[in-house]
Amino acid sequence: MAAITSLDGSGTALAELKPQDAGQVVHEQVYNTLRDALMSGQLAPGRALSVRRLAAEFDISAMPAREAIRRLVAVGALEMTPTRRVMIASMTADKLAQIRQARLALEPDLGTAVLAAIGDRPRQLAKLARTLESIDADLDDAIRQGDVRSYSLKNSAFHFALYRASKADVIVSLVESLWLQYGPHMRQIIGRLGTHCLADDQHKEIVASLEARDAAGLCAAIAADIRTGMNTIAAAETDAIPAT
Amino acid sequence: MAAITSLDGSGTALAELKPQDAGQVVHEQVYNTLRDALMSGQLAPGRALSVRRLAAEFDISAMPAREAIRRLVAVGALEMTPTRRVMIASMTADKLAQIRQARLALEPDLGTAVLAAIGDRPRQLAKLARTLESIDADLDDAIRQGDVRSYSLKNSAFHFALYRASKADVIVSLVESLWLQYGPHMRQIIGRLGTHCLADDQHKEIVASLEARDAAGLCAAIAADIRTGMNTIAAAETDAIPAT
DNA sequence: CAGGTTTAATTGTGATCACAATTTTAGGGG
DNA sequence: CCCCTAAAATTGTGATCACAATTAAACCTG
Repeated sequence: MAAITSLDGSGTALAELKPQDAGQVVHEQVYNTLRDALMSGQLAPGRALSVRRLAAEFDISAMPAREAIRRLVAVGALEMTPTRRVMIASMTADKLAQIRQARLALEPDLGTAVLAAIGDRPRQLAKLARTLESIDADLDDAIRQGDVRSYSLKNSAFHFALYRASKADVIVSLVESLWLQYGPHMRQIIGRLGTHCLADDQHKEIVASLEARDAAGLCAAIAADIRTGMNTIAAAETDAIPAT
Repeated sequence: MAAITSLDGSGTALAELKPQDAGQVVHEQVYNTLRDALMSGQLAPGRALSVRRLAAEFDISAMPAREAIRRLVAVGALEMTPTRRVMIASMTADKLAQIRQARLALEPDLGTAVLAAIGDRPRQLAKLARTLESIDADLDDAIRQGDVRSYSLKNSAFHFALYRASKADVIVSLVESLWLQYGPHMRQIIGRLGTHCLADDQHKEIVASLEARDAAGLCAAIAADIRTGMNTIAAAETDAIPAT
């Protein structure tokens, strides 16, 4: 299966997007590829997607493209116009406020769930902490180099590596839906403000609280990370965005 | 389009399920019909769904059935086995705890959002209160008559009439996903315990707090309603359920 | 009558086609 | 140069078919 080449407005890159095809059917590969692209902001808000164009991009038939699009619409990652045209959802201040509220309601508690799921297993906790530190190091590199795409990928990787350790799949799925909804918009904002505006995250505090088994501290650190990040995004005016 | 006739184990009723076909395409009608059936517990956990059987039930081709099923899987209402067979998700204690936690994290705040959305419009508030009272009256009737299906329908109608008044679509969608996930299980529990076990809901307090514009009281009432309802469901042992 | 093996039916997935509707592009008139 | 109309291209939806894999049934053997 090929990859996305010209779905983004700039026509640049994105071709190196390679799905992990292990035992997955075609429509799942398409879904995962698009999900990652949305999560990392590779697709700009307002951009239209069509079944046939997507199928041509991936060099597949229309069926798998249809199923992938349908799934992404169902989780709110893509928007459907009244005339059933599908596009990357554009952001509104109200929607962003809802996403912020829902994230604050769900994600901090996942920290508590992680500590509960790990329980009294120092090895497992240490391994998770090292994984997070490794991702965070890459993330800092991305910030230094101004690599917006790498930043987005590593930031979501950091949070979901933590969240998935909670084994709370139902809640993690809800959170993933939220991230997919604001991913494209976040990318646009960072693209304008630069990655340095997001340099002061709370990831170090998150890892420290995790290692100390400090549930309250972990919740607070996650909440603070959400607040600083979402505030940065919300503060940026939502104007002057070329619709392409 | 026909309706579901034999998807439930008993082979009874369910035929009167009539979708509101206004300007909707076929796969949307199928989706809405299945969604309502799941929300009201017409489909038992563990029951298998197949594209062709569903298509035959509705007297349509496989395509709309596929799309509806795909959508429901995406929102967690249906479960996909490793071999890609689709079935009504069965409940576990852990999943129920997650749903309870997520509901408590999201739904009470919607009460605050409703009051904020209505603002200073007494007419609109009074109209909503009357709508809720009307639904709640039907709900009490259903409880008295032991009509489990009507109870489920009216209970969800009550909550979502309230929630949708908040205009917080993003969050309401998350909540809908949660309800769809425990709907079938709730129905089973009530079917065994009887509707009277759910007679002490907090709906009267919800309406009263709404009319008094008491945001804190509204949040508390919603949270209490969730707690009592979910506790009743969680308290019932999850055993001795005929798989078919 | 029980257990395992083979056969038959069912199923998910992907491909392709037709059709009506929408969108985009041309074209023409002011 | 702009706006409105008409033609062409694109699009979502639904239907149908083929194929491999899984599931259910039948069967036989002991």
